[in-house]
Amino acid sequence: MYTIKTEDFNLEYTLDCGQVFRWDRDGDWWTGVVNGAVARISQNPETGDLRVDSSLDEAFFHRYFRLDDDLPAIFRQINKDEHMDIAINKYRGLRLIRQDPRECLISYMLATASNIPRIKKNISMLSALFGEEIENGHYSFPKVEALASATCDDLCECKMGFRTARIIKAANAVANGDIVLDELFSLDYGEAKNELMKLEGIGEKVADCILLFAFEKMEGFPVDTHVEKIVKAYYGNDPYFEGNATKSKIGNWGRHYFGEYCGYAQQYLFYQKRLEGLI
DNA sequence: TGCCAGGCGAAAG
DNA sequence: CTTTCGCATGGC
Repeated sequence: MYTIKTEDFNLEYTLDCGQVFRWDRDGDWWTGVVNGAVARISQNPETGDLRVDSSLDEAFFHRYFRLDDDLPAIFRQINKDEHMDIAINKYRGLRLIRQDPRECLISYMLATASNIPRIKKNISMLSALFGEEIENGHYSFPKVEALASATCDDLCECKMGFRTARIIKAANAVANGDIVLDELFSLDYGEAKNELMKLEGIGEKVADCILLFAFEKMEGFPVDTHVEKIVKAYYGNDPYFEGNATKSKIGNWGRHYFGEYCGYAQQYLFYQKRLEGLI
């Protein structure tokens, strides 16, 4: 057990906002499986200090929770209007998380046309069946090799529906080197997005999630059904849309309007919509 | 019960 | 180019 000092970090918002699917809260403590290890974390609401019980060290969580991001500087860039001002003040401390690329890829392919409780259940089942048991009842996220050698029948217990075949194909593409994920880090946003979208089951939205959450592409602006509704409600009259705010236009608008850190803006809007609906 | 879900891709207009 | 549908299943 050890302590991590933090500033401008809110554990609850960061783990609850819907970007990660393997953390659960029990009272003051969050328990999750990350990087093949179990971790338990709580936050002192007065000081912001984290208490951490895990074999993973402080450096790992510093990187995982993006404590290197200068949040006030990011806020100054994305705080373009009263909507964002309200969201970032209310949910201040929500940080993006640096996810494992392979886990993020599979998780967001699985998230298409689903909902967060169901996604969490699917991933939990997938890990129990194809991951490794770390502690009693806690399983690591499956390696792509384990998913690549599975069949649709093997995966039927996970109830992933039409997503099952796509995930097996993508796992094969990663496992046999048809796509080399680590190379995406050195590509720019547009190039990396094109590479991801070559995989069946990855369109603009899923690609943006993966790029934002796992590949350091902060200009990812995922436009799902919630963000589409928010932007139409708050910003639909912006002349940029010429009266027709399609999903693809909304993504480009978000990058243009919020700038370099639009991915942070998207996540604050998304979380606010989930908790409060349209205001 | 029926609608919709952190969508995508093929088909049709 | 834009719009419409089917997909497989469960949460609400």
